[in-house]
Amino acid sequence: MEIACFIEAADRHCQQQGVKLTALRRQVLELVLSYPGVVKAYQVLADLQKQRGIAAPPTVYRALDFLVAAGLLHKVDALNGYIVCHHVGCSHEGLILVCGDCGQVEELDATPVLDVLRQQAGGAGFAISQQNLMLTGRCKECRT
Amino acid sequence: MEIACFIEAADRHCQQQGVKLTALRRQVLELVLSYPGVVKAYQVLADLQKQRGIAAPPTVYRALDFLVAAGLLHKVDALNGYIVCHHVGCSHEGLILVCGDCGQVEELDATPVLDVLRQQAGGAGFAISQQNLMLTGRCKECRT
DNA sequence: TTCTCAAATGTTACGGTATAACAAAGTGAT
DNA sequence: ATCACTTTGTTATACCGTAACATTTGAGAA
Repeated sequence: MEIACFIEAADRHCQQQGVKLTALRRQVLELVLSYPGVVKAYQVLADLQKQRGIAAPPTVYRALDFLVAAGLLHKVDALNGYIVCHHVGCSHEGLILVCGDCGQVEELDATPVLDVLRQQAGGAGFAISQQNLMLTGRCKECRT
Repeated sequence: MEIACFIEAADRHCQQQGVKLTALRRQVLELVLSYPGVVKAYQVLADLQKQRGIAAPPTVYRALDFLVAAGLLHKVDALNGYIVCHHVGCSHEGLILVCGDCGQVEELDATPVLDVLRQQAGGAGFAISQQNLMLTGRCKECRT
């Protein structure tokens, strides 16, 4: 059970940061983890409703926001979705590749390329903040 | 009047591509141009309604989609907004810097960095599609 | 010209995404 | 126990985007 392992790591991660991974937040995290790729807020909401009877949008959005802020999830703006961060505790700027066909996600280290970007942007007087790079394309399987 | 000049260039660009910059599309483009930075679809819709009395969402979304497809606008997913492309006719993958404070946008050439990204992603079997890079940070003025 | 077809636009209605605002319940410190 | 604070519940609503079908427009063929 890989999920349990991730949750444990997430727990430690939150403790280190001095924030609380409450029961609700843990539950939402588990739901996101149960999907192989990108998940939408309202899917999570539906799952949550199955598990606890009722739940409203703010409940799930707040939990998702927390998890993103804690670095446990990433938001995929282009798809209005969320994915699990596979580099919790690591360097922590991700290069996130989303397959437009199957929705699968791959996450690489973005530090080298962000260094280059920071330099290029700096030339224009622009200071890039900490963030992930999100790119779409086609994965190995879908490319065949 | 810089707008007129841009519209002219856009016109030529569309003719070259064999697509039509109709009156409506031109009007929408002008409205987007009238803003300094990111514009939202419903802002454009409101402006359009002021100018021609009535207009419904599909009208403006279709025009915006066309303009994005034609390479005259970029969509800023993170903000649900649109910006003018300042590199019409150029290489044409943009590195778009959005200032989180003032909303101003700067657009650089993304080809060099995307080359690097394509190589890195290729190592993971991932084929990145044509697209823009969108980064947030703080611009020169807001940094002082 | 007139017809025809395809592209563009108009119109209605709806579904998906997200947040404001306030109430209630939990948590921890003194 | 009570106070301050964080988290969660609840209601309502605002914002974003598109499906589906009707109508108009324009370019080319008969």
